[in-house]
Amino acid sequence: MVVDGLTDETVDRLFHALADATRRDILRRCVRGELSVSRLAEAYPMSFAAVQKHVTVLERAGLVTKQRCGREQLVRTDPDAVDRARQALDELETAWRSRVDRMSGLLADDAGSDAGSDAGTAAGSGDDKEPTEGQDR
Amino acid sequence: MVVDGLTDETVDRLFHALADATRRDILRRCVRGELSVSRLAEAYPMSFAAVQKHVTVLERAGLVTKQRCGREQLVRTDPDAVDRARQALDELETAWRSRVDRMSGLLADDAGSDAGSDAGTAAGSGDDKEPTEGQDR
DNA sequence: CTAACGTACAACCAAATGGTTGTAGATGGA
DNA sequence: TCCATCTACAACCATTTGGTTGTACGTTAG
Repeated sequence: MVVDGLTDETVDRLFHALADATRRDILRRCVRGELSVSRLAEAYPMSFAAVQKHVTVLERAGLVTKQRCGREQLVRTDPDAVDRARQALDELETAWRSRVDRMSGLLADDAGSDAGSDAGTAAGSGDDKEPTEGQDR
Repeated sequence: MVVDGLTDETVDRLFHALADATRRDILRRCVRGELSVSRLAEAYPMSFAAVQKHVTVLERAGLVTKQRCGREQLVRTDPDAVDRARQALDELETAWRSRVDRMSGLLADDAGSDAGSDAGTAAGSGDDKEPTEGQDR
């Protein structure tokens, strides 16, 4: 399932980090990268440590970076990270688009070229399920 | 923070559902909507009940729908759902783009003045910060 | 009718999450 | 120097998650 260099784990961390309103809000705030963690923490009804943990989650997902500045740690959102998330969505869409295309190819059964030669695929007809990437029982 | 009719909870569920490799795989498989839950379950190294739970998570996130067909329950991915996820990402990006724009507006305005003073604008004058709307969880 | 299949759901468990408090190490300012 | 601030991290707790098994129920095939 690795397509764009985005491993499953990477995508897991990405979406998991995005699946929390507080963290999304942190992302919105930190584009200009001038907020320290404690400054950030003032904005939320939770402890400093809690916000620190959220930042860590975002950091491990590659969504923000921290830059030491004196005794402060400035948090900055990485704009490319959102593109990576978008990439993951595109990958999903592409994956099933290809499935649909394969399907309509069978349905159309067009006179064109070697369409008939994939009889092997057609013979399987109902069976488009590969044995699940490696998973076995 | 509700912009496109996408509430925080909706986005939470969306991204949370996407933050699992098994669930993403289910999404890829179910575009054609011809797989029953048990058929699906055969593909994964886990129990039927576990897969059922994954499908439920996807369903509550609006990523798939189930359609009863005899004694089977056919699972179908909703292609629009991915657009909704994309929308959420766009919303994020737009949010901070507007921040950056506001910023460059300031810069353009008075090129000579201290760029550092607006640190106070961002954090200090913080009507900008709602105390984290929603706080679901 | 009966047996097999597909589903739903409850109860249970280990591990991860999201939060808390407390402690300790750097850093900067008086 | 001393003190306040910012950060890091550990320990702890309640809840959620992701998995299991078991049971019950509707539907289809024989």
